[in-house]
Amino acid sequence: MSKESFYVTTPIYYVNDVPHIGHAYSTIIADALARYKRLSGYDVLFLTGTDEHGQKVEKAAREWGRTPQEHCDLMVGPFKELWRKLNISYDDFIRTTQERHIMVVQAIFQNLFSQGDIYKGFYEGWYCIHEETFYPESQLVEGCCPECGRPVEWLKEESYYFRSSKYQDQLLQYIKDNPDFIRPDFRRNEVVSFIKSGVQDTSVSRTTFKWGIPVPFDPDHVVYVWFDALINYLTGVGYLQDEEKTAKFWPADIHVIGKDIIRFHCVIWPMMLLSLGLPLPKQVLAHGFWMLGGAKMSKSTGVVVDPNRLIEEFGTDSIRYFLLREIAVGLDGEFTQDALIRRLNGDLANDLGNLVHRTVAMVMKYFDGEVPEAGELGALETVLRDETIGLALVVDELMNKTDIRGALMQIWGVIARANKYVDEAAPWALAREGQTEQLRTVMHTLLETIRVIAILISPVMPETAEKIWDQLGQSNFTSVTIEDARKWDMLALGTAVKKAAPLFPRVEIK
RNA sequence: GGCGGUGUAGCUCAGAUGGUUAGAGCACACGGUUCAUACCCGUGGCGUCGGAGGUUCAAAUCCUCCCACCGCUACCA
Repeated sequence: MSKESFYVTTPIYYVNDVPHIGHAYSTIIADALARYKRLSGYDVLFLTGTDEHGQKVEKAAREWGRTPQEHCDLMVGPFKELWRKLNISYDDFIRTTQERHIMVVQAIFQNLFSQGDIYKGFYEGWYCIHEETFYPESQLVEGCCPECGRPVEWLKEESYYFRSSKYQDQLLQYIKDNPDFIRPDFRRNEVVSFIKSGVQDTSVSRTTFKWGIPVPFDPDHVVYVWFDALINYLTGVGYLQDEEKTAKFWPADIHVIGKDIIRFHCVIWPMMLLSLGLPLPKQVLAHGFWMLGGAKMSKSTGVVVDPNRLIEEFGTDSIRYFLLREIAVGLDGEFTQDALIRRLNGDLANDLGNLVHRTVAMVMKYFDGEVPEAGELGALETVLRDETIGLALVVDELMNKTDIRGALMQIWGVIARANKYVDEAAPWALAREGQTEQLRTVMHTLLETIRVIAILISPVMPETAEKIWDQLGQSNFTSVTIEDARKWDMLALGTAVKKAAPLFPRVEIK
């Protein structure tokens, strides 16, 4: 009996970059989805990694006086370190310089060549000798190299081509038959109109530099980085290495990507898979960018937000929550510290943090911290209970549509209800009047509600969820499942809740 | 240029198939409460629904034109 599987990926990040909030965003989305599916009982494979080939890496390594491999080994560190700080639960971390990957890329290249989908031709374009790079016409600055300003010349280079043109119709059909393949849907329309305008064959090898995977039958060529990089998704499921694993996890359920690489994931990659006779991924989820003062974040413009600094200042879960709650996946968002602090103070400190804190404080005060048994539920309790145990279903529907933001909004709806319930039930009045039975019921209802909330926020805020679990005096959070969020009266009675520091300290706005 | 999209309260946005006084959150003001992280609960103001025409008993919602902004329009990761 094998459990249902779920395979989610992030882009593999180019090692020439230092990780910024954009990288973190893709990875956090994938992590939340992966965690949610694990909670739901799926066998999950969550893959991330680094893209390490290409001319830019070769050049940077040379400038640092390192070999390209040494350079990559160094540059991969900050990514792994950031993922550790962000609590990213990846199952595998792939590097395109790993032997397992090189083997797969070469085999695939050979394969497609043998079947005639890769052929030798010529790549023509504007070439800058100094930068050793081809530039598309659109990038030239007054007919000169956009990097160094020197004149460019028209050059013809031998290159292998992938016969992508052959798969246009098949791909269009697939997109038509699978409306969820490209999300959000306005991206799907863009891709469709792009394909309809005609897809040319794609150059998939280079001869102007060396740092890449050698074309197996023609050592003058290295495999073009995108062809190389996309294949990581197959290497990661053990393609050509582990048949069972491949069968279990391929096709991928979701490739999480940024909107800048839609073309590669929604056109070239599926065409490569069609050529290989493999099923296509079920979904490519393209998210938007975080902007700073209206400008796109990028290393070259120096417009970046360093996630490490943010984590130190505001905490991992706050950042995770903000990124996933503030904007709907697919749209761009403005990253400002003010907005972050508003979410932190409002949603996290005032609503969630305070709910937990005030509840635990009352249990301490009225019952010496012991989780009380409920008496008969009144109308108020019944309403809150029903809404709470119905929440998991609503959340499930939204999470399956990858609407993480919507799910969070629903959860916060119940948090608001619970805070209101405290006011309505007025436990302090019950305590004053000595209505102990009633008071037990109220506190029990609140604790149960918080228990469910802890479970449901755990994919987005794993650390906070565990802290709450601990404060509720419960143990074994790792064995909790989504089913537990649909049941009531699951708290071990008589265990001791623990008063702790507020989950989210308010941040003063300066 | 071509194709597509957006323009609704100070801010971020909801508002199938046209139909009672256009909504939410945040922010703001006032009131209540005291268990709690000066928190929570309640109440309130504010909008020529980008502009102009049109269809209709009735339009934010349909049509036409205009204005503004955005995305895509092939090889940089």
